[in-house]
Amino acid sequence: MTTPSDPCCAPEDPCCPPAAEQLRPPLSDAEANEELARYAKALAHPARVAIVRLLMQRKTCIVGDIVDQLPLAQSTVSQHLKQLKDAGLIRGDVDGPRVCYCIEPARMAAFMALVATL
Amino acid sequence: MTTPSDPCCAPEDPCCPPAAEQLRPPLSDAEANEELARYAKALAHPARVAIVRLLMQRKTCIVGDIVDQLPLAQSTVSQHLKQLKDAGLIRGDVDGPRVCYCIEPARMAAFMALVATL
DNA sequence: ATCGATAATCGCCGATATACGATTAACTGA
DNA sequence: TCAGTTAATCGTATATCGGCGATTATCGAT
Repeated sequence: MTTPSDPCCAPEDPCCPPAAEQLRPPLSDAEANEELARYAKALAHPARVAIVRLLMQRKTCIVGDIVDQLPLAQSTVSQHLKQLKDAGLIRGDVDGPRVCYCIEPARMAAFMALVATL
Repeated sequence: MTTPSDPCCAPEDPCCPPAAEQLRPPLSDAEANEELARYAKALAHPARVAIVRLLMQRKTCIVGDIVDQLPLAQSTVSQHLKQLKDAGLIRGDVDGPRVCYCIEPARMAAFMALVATL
Protein backbone atom coordinates (compact mmCIF):
# COMPACT_ATOMS: atom_id res chain seq x y z
CA MET A 1 0.00 0.00 0.00
CA THR A 2 1.05 3.54 -0.62
CA THR A 3 1.66 6.03 2.15
CA PRO A 4 -1.24 8.50 2.09
CA SER A 5 1.03 11.53 2.40
CA ASP A 6 2.86 10.62 -0.75
CA PRO A 7 1.11 12.02 -3.82
CA CYS A 8 2.11 9.11 -5.92
CA CYS A 9 4.81 6.78 -4.80
CA ALA A 10 8.19 6.94 -3.22
CA PRO A 11 11.14 5.36 -4.98
CA GLU A 12 11.15 2.57 -2.44
CA ASP A 13 7.43 2.12 -2.91
CA PRO A 14 6.67 2.22 -6.60
CA CYS A 15 3.01 2.60 -7.39
CA CYS A 16 3.14 0.36 -10.39
CA PRO A 17 5.10 -2.82 -9.85
CA PRO A 18 5.91 -4.75 -13.00
CA ALA A 19 2.88 -6.49 -14.41
CA ALA A 20 2.52 -10.19 -13.93
CA GLU A 21 4.61 -11.57 -16.73
CA GLN A 22 2.61 -13.81 -18.93
CA LEU A 23 4.60 -16.20 -21.02
CA ARG A 24 5.46 -14.64 -24.32
CA PRO A 25 5.21 -17.15 -27.13
CA PRO A 26 8.11 -17.37 -29.54
CA LEU A 27 7.74 -15.05 -32.48
CA SER A 28 7.81 -15.83 -36.15
CA ASP A 29 10.05 -13.67 -38.28
CA ALA A 30 7.17 -11.54 -39.44
CA GLU A 31 5.84 -11.18 -35.91
CA ALA A 32 9.23 -10.17 -34.62
CA ASN A 33 9.48 -7.53 -37.32
CA GLU A 34 6.07 -6.19 -36.46
CA GLU A 35 6.78 -6.11 -32.77
CA LEU A 36 10.09 -4.36 -33.25
CA ALA A 37 8.43 -1.90 -35.59
CA ARG A 38 5.74 -1.25 -32.98
CA TYR A 39 8.28 -0.48 -30.29
CA ALA A 40 10.35 1.61 -32.66
CA LYS A 41 7.30 3.57 -33.66
CA ALA A 42 6.59 4.29 -30.03
CA LEU A 43 10.07 5.76 -29.71
CA ALA A 44 9.96 7.58 -33.02
CA HIS A 45 9.49 10.97 -31.41
CA PRO A 46 11.99 12.87 -29.27
CA ALA A 47 9.36 13.69 -26.66
CA ARG A 48 8.56 10.03 -26.18
CA VAL A 49 12.22 9.14 -25.91
CA ALA A 50 12.54 11.85 -23.30
CA ILE A 51 9.57 10.47 -21.39
CA VAL A 52 11.01 6.98 -21.38
CA ARG A 53 14.37 8.28 -20.25
CA LEU A 54 12.68 10.23 -17.49
CA LEU A 55 10.83 7.18 -16.26
CA MET A 56 13.98 5.10 -16.41
CA GLN A 57 15.91 7.60 -14.33
CA ARG A 58 13.34 8.32 -11.70
CA LYS A 59 12.08 4.95 -10.70
CA THR A 60 9.20 6.72 -9.07
CA CYS A 61 6.23 7.17 -11.31
CA ILE A 62 5.69 10.79 -12.11
CA VAL A 63 2.75 12.29 -13.87
CA GLY A 64 2.25 16.03 -14.08
CA ASP A 65 5.97 16.27 -13.55
CA ILE A 66 6.41 14.91 -17.04
CA VAL A 67 4.41 17.79 -18.42
CA ASP A 68 6.63 20.23 -16.55
CA GLN A 69 9.73 18.65 -18.05
CA LEU A 70 8.52 18.96 -21.62
CA PRO A 71 7.79 22.05 -23.70
CA LEU A 72 4.42 20.67 -24.70
CA ALA A 73 0.83 21.13 -23.69
CA GLN A 74 -0.74 18.75 -21.22
CA SER A 75 -2.98 17.23 -23.84
CA THR A 76 -0.08 16.60 -26.15
CA VAL A 77 1.94 14.88 -23.44
CA SER A 78 -1.09 12.78 -22.64
CA GLN A 79 -1.22 11.63 -26.24
CA HIS A 80 2.43 10.64 -26.18
CA LEU A 81 1.90 8.74 -22.95
CA LYS A 82 -0.98 6.93 -24.57
CA GLN A 83 1.16 5.86 -27.47
CA LEU A 84 3.85 4.54 -25.16
CA LYS A 85 1.22 2.75 -23.11
CA ASP A 86 -0.42 1.24 -26.18
CA ALA A 87 2.96 -0.07 -27.23
CA GLY A 88 3.32 -1.63 -23.81
CA LEU A 89 6.52 0.19 -22.91
CA ILE A 90 4.98 2.00 -19.96
CA ARG A 91 2.15 1.49 -17.57
CA GLY A 92 -0.16 3.95 -15.90
CA ASP A 93 -1.81 3.33 -12.56
CA VAL A 94 -4.46 5.60 -11.19
CA ASP A 95 -3.61 6.86 -7.73
CA GLY A 96 -6.24 9.20 -6.50
CA PRO A 97 -6.62 12.19 -8.76
CA ARG A 98 -3.25 11.51 -10.35
CA VAL A 99 -1.89 8.81 -12.58
CA CYS A 100 1.46 7.21 -12.07
CA TYR A 101 3.39 6.13 -15.08
CA CYS A 102 6.36 3.89 -15.04
CA ILE A 103 8.42 1.70 -17.27
CA GLU A 104 7.32 -1.81 -18.06
CA PRO A 105 10.74 -3.38 -17.68
CA ALA A 106 9.95 -6.65 -19.40
CA ARG A 107 8.74 -4.89 -22.51
CA MET A 108 11.74 -2.64 -22.50
CA ALA A 109 13.94 -5.69 -22.29
CA ALA A 110 11.99 -7.28 -25.12
CA PHE A 111 12.58 -4.23 -27.26
CA MET A 112 16.29 -4.25 -26.57
CA ALA A 113 16.46 -7.94 -27.28
CA LEU A 114 14.75 -7.43 -30.62
CA VAL A 115 17.14 -4.66 -31.51
CA ALA A 116 20.00 -6.96 -30.66
CA THR A 117 18.72 -9.52 -33.15
CA LEU A 118 19.26 -7.14 -36.03
CA MET B 1 36.25 -3.18 -58.90
CA THR B 2 33.38 -5.53 -59.34
CA THR B 3 33.47 -8.59 -61.50
CA PRO B 4 31.43 -7.82 -64.58
CA SER B 5 29.60 -11.14 -64.49
CA ASP B 6 28.27 -10.40 -61.05
CA PRO B 7 25.06 -8.43 -61.20
CA CYS B 8 25.90 -6.53 -58.08
CA CYS B 9 28.55 -7.75 -55.76
CA ALA B 10 29.66 -11.02 -54.30
CA PRO B 11 29.81 -11.43 -50.52
CA GLU B 12 33.57 -11.25 -50.68
CA ASP B 13 33.40 -8.14 -52.78
CA PRO B 14 30.86 -5.83 -51.26
CA CYS B 15 29.88 -3.00 -53.54
CA CYS B 16 29.52 -0.51 -50.77
CA PRO B 17 32.26 -0.61 -48.16
CA PRO B 18 31.51 1.30 -44.98
CA ALA B 19 31.71 5.03 -45.46
CA ALA B 20 34.71 6.90 -44.18
CA GLU B 21 33.84 7.42 -40.56
CA GLN B 22 33.89 11.05 -39.65
CA LEU B 23 34.26 11.81 -35.98
CA ARG B 24 30.88 12.03 -34.36
CA PRO B 25 30.74 14.81 -31.80
CA PRO B 26 29.32 13.97 -28.38
CA LEU B 27 25.60 14.52 -28.16
CA SER B 28 23.64 16.61 -25.74
CA ASP B 29 20.68 14.96 -24.10
CA ALA B 30 18.26 16.58 -26.49
CA GLU B 31 20.39 15.66 -29.48
CA ALA B 32 20.65 12.08 -28.32
CA ASN B 33 16.89 11.91 -27.99
CA GLU B 34 16.42 13.30 -31.45
CA GLU B 35 18.92 10.96 -32.99
CA LEU B 36 17.44 7.94 -31.30
CA ALA B 37 13.99 9.05 -32.39
CA ARG B 38 15.24 9.42 -35.95
CA TYR B 39 16.63 5.89 -36.02
CA ALA B 40 13.54 4.52 -34.33
CA LYS B 41 11.34 6.25 -36.86
CA ALA B 42 13.30 4.63 -39.65
CA LEU B 43 12.57 1.24 -38.13
CA ALA B 44 8.96 2.04 -37.31
CA HIS B 45 7.60 -0.07 -40.13
CA PRO B 46 7.76 -3.86 -40.47
CA ALA B 47 8.89 -3.62 -44.07
CA ARG B 48 11.85 -1.48 -43.12
CA VAL B 49 12.77 -3.82 -40.31
CA ALA B 50 12.61 -6.66 -42.79
CA ILE B 51 14.85 -4.77 -45.20
CA VAL B 52 17.43 -4.10 -42.52
CA ARG B 53 17.36 -7.70 -41.43
CA LEU B 54 17.79 -8.81 -45.02
CA LEU B 55 20.79 -6.57 -45.49
CA MET B 56 22.30 -7.73 -42.23
CA GLN B 57 21.98 -11.38 -43.20
CA ARG B 58 23.16 -11.17 -46.76
CA LYS B 59 26.25 -9.08 -46.54
CA THR B 60 25.97 -8.69 -50.24
CA CYS B 61 24.01 -5.68 -51.28
CA ILE B 62 20.83 -6.70 -52.95
CA VAL B 63 18.45 -4.47 -54.82
CA GLY B 64 15.59 -5.87 -56.83
CA ASP B 65 15.87 -8.93 -54.64
CA ILE B 66 14.48 -6.87 -51.82
CA VAL B 67 11.39 -6.17 -53.84
CA ASP B 68 10.95 -9.88 -54.46
CA GLN B 69 11.16 -10.57 -50.74
CA LEU B 70 8.46 -8.09 -49.81
CA PRO B 71 4.76 -8.08 -50.67
CA LEU B 72 4.98 -4.48 -51.83
CA ALA B 73 5.24 -2.65 -55.09
CA GLN B 74 8.63 -1.61 -56.37
CA SER B 75 7.91 2.04 -55.85
CA THR B 76 6.85 1.45 -52.28
CA VAL B 77 9.99 -0.50 -51.50
CA SER B 78 12.01 2.28 -53.05
CA GLN B 79 10.39 4.75 -50.67
CA HIS B 80 11.22 2.59 -47.68
CA LEU B 81 14.80 2.32 -48.87
CA LYS B 82 14.94 6.07 -49.13
CA GLN B 83 13.78 6.50 -45.58
CA LEU B 84 16.39 4.09 -44.29
CA LYS B 85 19.02 5.85 -46.36
CA ASP B 86 17.96 9.28 -45.14
CA ALA B 87 18.28 8.02 -41.58
CA GLY B 88 21.79 6.85 -42.41
CA LEU B 89 21.16 3.23 -41.56
CA ILE B 90 21.83 1.98 -45.08
CA ARG B 91 23.73 3.11 -48.09
CA GLY B 92 23.03 2.73 -51.77
CA ASP B 93 25.71 2.59 -54.43
CA VAL B 94 24.92 2.66 -58.09
CA ASP B 95 26.38 -0.30 -59.95
CA GLY B 96 25.47 -0.14 -63.56
CA PRO B 97 21.74 -0.27 -64.06
CA ARG B 98 21.25 -1.54 -60.52
CA VAL B 99 21.71 -0.08 -57.09
CA CYS B 100 23.34 -1.94 -54.26
CA TYR B 101 22.13 -1.28 -50.78
CA CYS B 102 23.89 -2.34 -47.67
CA ILE B 103 24.00 -1.65 -43.99
CA GLU B 104 25.96 1.28 -42.63
CA PRO B 105 27.48 -0.61 -39.72
CA ALA B 106 28.62 2.43 -37.76
CA ARG B 107 25.16 3.94 -37.78
CA MET B 108 23.65 0.67 -36.79
CA ALA B 109 26.05 0.49 -33.89
CA ALA B 110 25.22 4.06 -32.96
CA PHE B 111 21.54 3.17 -32.90
CA MET B 112 22.14 0.15 -30.70
CA ALA B 113 24.32 2.20 -28.40
CA LEU B 114 21.60 4.80 -28.04
CA VAL B 115 19.04 2.14 -27.25
CA ALA B 116 21.38 0.80 -24.62
CA THR B 117 21.45 4.19 -22.92
CA LEU B 118 17.77 4.01 -22.14
C1' DA C 1 -23.09 18.43 -2.74
C1' DT C 2 -19.78 21.39 -4.51
C1' DC C 3 -15.17 22.96 -5.67
C1' DG C 4 -10.52 22.50 -7.23
C1' DA C 5 -7.04 19.79 -9.26
C1' DT C 6 -5.49 16.33 -12.43
C1' DA C 7 -5.40 13.86 -16.58
C1' DA C 8 -7.88 11.88 -20.59
C1' DT C 9 -10.55 12.80 -24.51
C1' DC C 10 -12.59 15.55 -28.31
C1' DG C 11 -12.37 18.39 -32.30
C1' DC C 12 -9.73 20.63 -35.35
C1' DC C 13 -5.90 21.63 -38.25
C1' DG C 14 -1.67 21.14 -41.14
C1' DA C 15 1.94 17.95 -42.03
C1' DT C 16 3.62 13.48 -42.83
C1' DA C 17 3.32 8.41 -43.88
C1' DT C 18 1.88 4.64 -46.76
C1' DA C 19 0.47 2.57 -50.74
C1' DC C 20 -0.05 2.22 -55.67
C1' DG C 21 0.34 2.89 -60.84
C1' DA C 22 2.52 5.63 -64.22
C1' DT C 23 6.32 7.96 -65.70
C1' DT C 24 11.11 9.24 -66.02
C1' DA C 25 16.11 8.56 -65.84
C1' DA C 26 20.12 5.84 -66.38
C1' DC C 27 22.64 2.23 -67.82
C1' DT C 28 23.67 -2.36 -70.85
C1' DG C 29 23.74 -4.97 -74.54
C1' DA C 30 22.53 -5.95 -79.19
C1' DT D 1 21.31 4.01 -81.98
C1' DC D 2 17.69 1.48 -80.06
C1' DA D 3 15.48 -1.68 -77.00
C1' DG D 4 15.22 -3.63 -72.51
C1' DT D 5 16.04 -3.56 -67.66
C1' DT D 6 16.32 -1.39 -63.33
C1' DA D 7 15.25 1.85 -59.85
C1' DA D 8 13.86 6.58 -58.58
C1' DT D 9 10.42 9.96 -58.85
C1' DC D 10 5.77 11.88 -59.65
C1' DG D 11 1.00 12.20 -58.75
C1' DT D 12 -2.76 10.72 -56.09
C1' DA D 13 -5.65 8.92 -52.42
C1' DT D 14 -6.17 7.63 -47.73
C1' DA D 15 -4.67 7.26 -43.06
C1' DT D 16 -2.07 8.54 -39.23
C1' DC D 17 0.74 11.93 -36.57
C1' DG D 18 1.50 15.93 -33.78
C1' DG D 19 0.07 19.98 -31.94
C1' DC D 20 -3.22 22.87 -29.46
C1' DG D 21 -7.37 24.64 -26.85
C1' DA D 22 -11.60 23.21 -24.92
C1' DT D 23 -14.17 19.91 -22.71
C1' DT D 24 -15.08 15.97 -19.87
C1' DA D 25 -14.33 12.64 -16.20
C1' DT D 26 -12.61 11.48 -11.79
C1' DC D 27 -11.00 11.99 -7.42
C1' DG D 28 -10.02 14.42 -2.72
C1' DA D 29 -11.19 17.83 0.21
C1' DT D 30 -14.29 21.06 2.12
